[in-house]
Amino acid sequence: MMKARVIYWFRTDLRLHDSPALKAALDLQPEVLWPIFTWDPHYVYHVKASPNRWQYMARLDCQQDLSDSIQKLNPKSKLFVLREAPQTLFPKLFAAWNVTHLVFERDTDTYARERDKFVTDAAQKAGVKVVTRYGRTLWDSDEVVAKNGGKPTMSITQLQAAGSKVGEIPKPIPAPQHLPDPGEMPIDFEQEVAAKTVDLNAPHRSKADKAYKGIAGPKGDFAVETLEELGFPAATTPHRGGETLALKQLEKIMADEKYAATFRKPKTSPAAFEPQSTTLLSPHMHFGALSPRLFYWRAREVVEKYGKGASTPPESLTGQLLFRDMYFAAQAAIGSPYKQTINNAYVRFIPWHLPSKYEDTETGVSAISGKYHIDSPQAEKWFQRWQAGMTGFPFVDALMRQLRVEGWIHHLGRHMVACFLTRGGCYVHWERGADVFEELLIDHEPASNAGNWQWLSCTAFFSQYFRCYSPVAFGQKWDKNGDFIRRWVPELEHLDAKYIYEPWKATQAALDRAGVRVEGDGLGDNQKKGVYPQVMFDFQERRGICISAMKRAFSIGLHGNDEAVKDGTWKKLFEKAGEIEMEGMGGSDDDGEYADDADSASHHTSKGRGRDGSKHASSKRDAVKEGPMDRHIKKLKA
DNA sequence: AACAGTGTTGTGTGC
DNA sequence: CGCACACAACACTGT
Repeated sequence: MMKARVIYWFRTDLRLHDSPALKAALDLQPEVLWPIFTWDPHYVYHVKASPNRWQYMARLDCQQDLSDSIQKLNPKSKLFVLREAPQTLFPKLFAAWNVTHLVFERDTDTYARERDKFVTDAAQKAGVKVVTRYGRTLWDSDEVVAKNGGKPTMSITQLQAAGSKVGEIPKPIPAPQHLPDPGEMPIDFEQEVAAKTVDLNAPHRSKADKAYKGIAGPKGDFAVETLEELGFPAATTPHRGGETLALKQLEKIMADEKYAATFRKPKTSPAAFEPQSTTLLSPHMHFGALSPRLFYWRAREVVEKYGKGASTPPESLTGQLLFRDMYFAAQAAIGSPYKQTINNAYVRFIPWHLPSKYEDTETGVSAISGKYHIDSPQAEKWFQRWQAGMTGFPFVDALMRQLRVEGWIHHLGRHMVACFLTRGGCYVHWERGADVFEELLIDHEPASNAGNWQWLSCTAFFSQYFRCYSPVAFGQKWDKNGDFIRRWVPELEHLDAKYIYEPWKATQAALDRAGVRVEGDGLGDNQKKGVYPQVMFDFQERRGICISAMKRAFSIGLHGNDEAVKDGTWKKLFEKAGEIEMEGMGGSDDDGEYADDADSASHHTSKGRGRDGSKHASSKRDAVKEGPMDRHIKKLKA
């Protein structure tokens, strides 16, 4: 029998430790093994991501570290980066390299599943055997769903019950000691360059994108690409990636046995910044530099050794991993509607401001990334100020500025700003917030992001909307002196602790002493040195309005898949009930119509950045088909 | 079947 | 400072 000639395809498992798929590849006892990474246009152009996140995926971090680790095991090998979409590349590669097996770790999101099915079909046609394993979550999400009666896991108890039926969480697999040589790598075929008609990342690029310059890269050596090649400026985050760093960080956490064994998430401070109060391991798990199972079993070891007094799920470290599995399994069961309201039976319908635009796709009506209706100029302004960190609420602004610069904020900080944008302040759609987090978070994980936004907005997973975070009191609970605010909102650095969470109450003398003026809205030309924006609304008043609006929406009880939501007749139900705070009710300067806002909406993430994305955005806009929601919007106009 | 208990992570007041 | 409680009151779980 012919010896195995194996491509190992690294994707979101950028590691050597605890990789079930890599073990499966080596179990084939290959004659040659090519460790490769394909540069997928879907992630380069269609998924919006700040340079902070690109840095994690690019040269200096996960891929480069993995490549170095491979080279240590076999100097002839490394991570070979091929610059072409896997769908078009693999059929050519299978023939050119005389491949017998393709091995990879399965991924769960909708795009990845479609892509992998396409590649698997192509492999079968070419007579290449496909071997896959799964190691992205504690348990296989599809098995969890099956044990949960085919339904999404909507609570941590459901996840725990279903998980225990699946069986024991697999123990980590040691990293390989040796890797086979790679085979010859002739590239005697044409490169299919990706169309760049939709480049959601264009606004970030300071130079032309050269990511696709030849399949083997500009030097022809399959080197890991660089931020420069992608045209991105240097990232601003201090957080770095790669398996070596991830394992070091894991061991640092576990070396402090008391911290690891008694960890209680709700007791950790969102205002701690030197050092942060949580583990910072989430980005490593997102890129697969750290296996969640390895993390889980290390945490279990420490807890068992610690004995009495250790914390337990869901508050403990292992509990955090269980929540991650809960969101993954919910996503696995619900499929593509998981990330949106429309067509999602498990998400409550609330008529928030700034609702998404929709398009018809093969899988049904779906939200268009980053596109939304400006039903209320007031809400749009609040949203712009929220994402710019210019709300006039210092704790909210500190968090949003930390998010923009570092790509990471504490979990409870995310709660604060998410509650504030949605049910506890602005009454803006959670999908707007999820879009911003998707772009800015270095640890952005689609399942966790959508799930947590649903949780905080009380549309799924959680429902106690009367528990509302105060932008003043919540921060004070952790940080009386406001050191966190002083770090991220330097305008207020010298303000008395008495006023630091609510500068609108400060006396003129206190403001003068601090050398700060409080005026304007902080947007555009209003950004001035030594000036902090005026507070954008009375929080207590907004809190009351939001809670009563939530109460009404809950009593009406619609969900994303209800006909009244799809055909627009929900509006009558809310009007009949006398609801005022809702989509289409735009405040004082609203003309009662939906603006044609495609251009303004497409720029919603750029604060003081170039506005060069419009030509890309417009082609996307032109491609958008009319969906049911657009029809209902037109009905409203008439 | 009706109901009590619980749910990782709220706030404000009063002792 | 820590704690209990009211606030107003949802969804799921188990009996």
